[in-house]
Amino acid sequence: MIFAEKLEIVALPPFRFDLSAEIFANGDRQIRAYEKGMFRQIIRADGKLILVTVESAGTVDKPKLSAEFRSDRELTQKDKKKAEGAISVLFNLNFDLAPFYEQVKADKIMACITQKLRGLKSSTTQTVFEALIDSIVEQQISLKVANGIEKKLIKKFGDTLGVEGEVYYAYPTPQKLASASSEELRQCGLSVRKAEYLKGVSKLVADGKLDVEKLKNYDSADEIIRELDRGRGVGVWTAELTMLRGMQRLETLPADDLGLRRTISYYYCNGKMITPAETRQIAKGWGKWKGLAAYYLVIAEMLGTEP
DNA sequence: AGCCAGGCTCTCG
DNA sequence: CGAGAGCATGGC
Repeated sequence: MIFAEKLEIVALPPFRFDLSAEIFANGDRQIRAYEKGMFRQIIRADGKLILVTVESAGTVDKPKLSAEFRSDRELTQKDKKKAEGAISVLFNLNFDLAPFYEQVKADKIMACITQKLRGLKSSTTQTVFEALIDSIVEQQISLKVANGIEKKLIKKFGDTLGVEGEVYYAYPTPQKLASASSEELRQCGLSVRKAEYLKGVSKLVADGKLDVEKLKNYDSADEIIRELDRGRGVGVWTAELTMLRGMQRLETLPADDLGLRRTISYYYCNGKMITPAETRQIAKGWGKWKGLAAYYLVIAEMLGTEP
């Protein structure tokens, strides 16, 4: 028996749902997909798994989002509120892009790119934990390889919900990853060492010794990095990526990131590889939205936008 | 074939 | 301390 509910979702314009959702999806229909204008993934609300489907009938300036919830358990009013809030977090729906666009006006390159991608919002994982684990997985290896490993992890350790003949996976809980054997983790394609990192961090979180979700409320970025750094296998780069993708901390600039430096070089320096210091210099004009600006650049490159 | 890929830790001098 | 090795796996 499947319980279904439908409701309208408010989004602060401008918001380009199609592009934002397509980028956030990972192409796996059982995990996080964007197909035929519909975004779909499992979210958790008080232990209940809910399959969420989001679509937009509106425009960039008048987005009209609606969501459908499906679960194998009846959803209370509270569950629905929680799910609604989760969607808002996923897509950064209440985030106001206007001040960012205003800030980068003086930067010709960024002004041009923000115009082309107007309404694009960077997405956030439902939990900080998810962003943290993914960031560890992505250390040093190509994104393609990392993506494959992440999918294997989710399918091996994630809880499932069956809806209309299809099985969907939720992101694994800290408890599940903490109790995974290193052998199982290795089977997902992780190195011996990274498997240890994942287990160690998951155990810290599962045991309540490191409340990563709470870090969202911290004011100081340095303090967040210090806290995350307590986990073995977590350095500045990993912490910064976690902040960007899991905490909506869009001021974060991962200046050491190889891929990002390449992208900035492409748009700002004719492809001549820049140093982290030069990266910070160029990012000065992006104000409080350095990470968001970097995101725009990466997406622009992905879409084949010329410098 | 071999080297590198959106890092991090450990070891050694 | 700073430098260097080692890591899994896919793509070039």
